[in-house]
Amino acid sequence: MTEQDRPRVPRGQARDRIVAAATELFARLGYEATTTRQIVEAAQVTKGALYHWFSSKEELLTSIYRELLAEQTARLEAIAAADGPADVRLHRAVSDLFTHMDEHAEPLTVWARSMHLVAGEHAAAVRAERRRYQHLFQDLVEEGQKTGAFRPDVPASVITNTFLSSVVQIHRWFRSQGPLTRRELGEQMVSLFLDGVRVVPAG
Amino acid sequence: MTEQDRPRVPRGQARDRIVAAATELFARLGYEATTTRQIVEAAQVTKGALYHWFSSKEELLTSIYRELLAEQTARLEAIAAADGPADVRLHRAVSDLFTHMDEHAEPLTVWARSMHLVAGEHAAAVRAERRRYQHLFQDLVEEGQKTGAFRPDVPASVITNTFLSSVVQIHRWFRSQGPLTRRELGEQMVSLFLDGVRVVPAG
DNA sequence: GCCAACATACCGGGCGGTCGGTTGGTGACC
DNA sequence: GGTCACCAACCGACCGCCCGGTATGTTGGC
Repeated sequence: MTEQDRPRVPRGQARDRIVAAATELFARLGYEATTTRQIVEAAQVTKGALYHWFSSKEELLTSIYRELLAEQTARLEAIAAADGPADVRLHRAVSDLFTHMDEHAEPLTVWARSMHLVAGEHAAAVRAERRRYQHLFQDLVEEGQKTGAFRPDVPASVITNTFLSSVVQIHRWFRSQGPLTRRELGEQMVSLFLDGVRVVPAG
Repeated sequence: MTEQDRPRVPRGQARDRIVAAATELFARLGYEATTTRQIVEAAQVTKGALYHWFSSKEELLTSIYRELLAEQTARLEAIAAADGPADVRLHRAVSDLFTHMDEHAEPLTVWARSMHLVAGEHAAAVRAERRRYQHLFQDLVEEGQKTGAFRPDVPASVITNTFLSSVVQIHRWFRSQGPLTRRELGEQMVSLFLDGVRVVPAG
């Protein structure tokens, strides 16, 4: 009827709004429990816009992963390629990871909760990127083992997986309203990771 | 036609078969991606049996959790209440946890993947039990901190959550066909947890 | 005027859940 | 020790809803 029957979203914003809304909903409700209708409603667009930019709901999920992973991998790559001893670079990488998490808590939650649902052709690409990230991290650990900074009796893969697992799960218990900031928590977890909880190491 | 048109499942086995089939399917495909039809087909019963024993698909999921949690909590309770220094009991508790995981890898996978989907009235009960388990563990850590066995500069809640997170995530990367047994992995993770990865602790 | 960039109405399928019916073990009773 | 009523335990056809996805129309900037 009138020119502002409803406040329309300006052209060119639809894709970003869809990704933002989907990220928030996936993080809060989980991928499977979120419907495409909820997404377009939250983004204040229509299904036409969603399926104009994404070929399926799964591709929308995948694109959230890839964006996050690409950024994380690039950061880790830069730090790993820098100069200095391996343990220092590892410490720097972990600190940076927590900084990054501070800014991208939601997509990380999506990742942690729904990663295993990506299947088919999408899965291969995502898993490849994920392995690339994991290997960058693991290489740093191995380098630290070779130079004598880290203990050699536990495989680097076990060390890497153990640490990254505890990081990925932070969203399940950490509340930003709590006494700690995510950055402070990061420092404590790095310290735990490096030195453990025991005061006097067993001789 | 004949008396064995199809091999019927004997009476009284239906509930167990449903739980077993649901556990396997939930662990492999995820809760949301598993349909009630797949469950009853795998269990070789019908939907009548499923909804005779469970009021909903969600209650079936919840019952898997509660069974697992109840057993784990009972084990931890027994170990925590025993004699001996806190750090020894903690070590014992963790070793026992890995032994238990060895026997119940599937329901633990279900737990790790689909815990966040439990909502409504079911959620309260499950979360309460989960908190009870967590507190038992955390109390051991705090006791160790008071007796001087564990470092006091990191909150016991952070220590507990960090460690339990890495344990819960094991199913994502550990393959029982690999070089390590789950028991051996457990020992390595306990060692990492206690002493960290650094060879020479910072002065 | 033409093609992205959307909007809107619509669809087939499969999902969780239901409901009236059947079966078989169990115990009370003679 | 036969039989018979009874009620869990279980069967299976069925339902309505809502989901992901589509087909066609509309708009606006270059």
